[in-house]
Amino acid sequence: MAEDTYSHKRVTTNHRRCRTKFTEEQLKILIDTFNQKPYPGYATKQKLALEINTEESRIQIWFQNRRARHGFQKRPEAETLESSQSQGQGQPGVQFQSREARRCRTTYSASQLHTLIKAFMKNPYPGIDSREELAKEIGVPESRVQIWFQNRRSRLLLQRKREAVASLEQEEQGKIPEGLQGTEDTQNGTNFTSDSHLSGARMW
DNA sequence: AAGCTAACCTATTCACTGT
DNA sequence: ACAGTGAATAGGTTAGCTT
Repeated sequence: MAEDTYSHKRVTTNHRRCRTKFTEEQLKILIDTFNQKPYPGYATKQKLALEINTEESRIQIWFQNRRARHGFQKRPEAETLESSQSQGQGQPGVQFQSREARRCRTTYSASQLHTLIKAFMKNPYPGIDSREELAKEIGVPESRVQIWFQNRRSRLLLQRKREAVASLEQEEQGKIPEGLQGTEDTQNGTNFTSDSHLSGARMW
């Protein structure tokens, strides 16, 4: 199903980053922390990163995967949402309400943005090498570059969807009702690259 | 080959910043 | 206030290792 949800990636992506192999000890610490708080804030992640000597971004990914796979909070499902601060006995309940602070928002300068956008037009799915290079060039962590590309792609996709809907509505309005208008493909692009990888840099 | 899981994706939402 | 956008999240896919 959905055979090629990711088809484009294949073509444009360089390579993924090498798979991280956590040691038993690292895992123990990670799991321990996870059991205490499945949604750690930036400070906690930083601290963890330092403690087990890995990048904060790897920790973020690890928590994401862990939450997805281990439905965390498998305990009493009583406190799904806002239970008060009840710091349960024995097993600390998961703290859902007071979110810890997130990472500070990065503000990109015009020239940094220029560099990112240029790179995006060339390849919206940069591999680890390209991202690292870009990161170095503009002086931000690689993880920020990755997030920037994710957000950029999402918003571009969203914009295209809206445009598609808008033009469809317009068409309907200007067309004869119940027209026999063939519904031939419209070749809209729900995804970048319907095999022409953003070749021409249109918007942006 | 199958299972596990890091890496990565889209879609959506939260939340900060500048207007 | 609102738009723009970085950060976080859920949920899904891809692919490297281990068994």
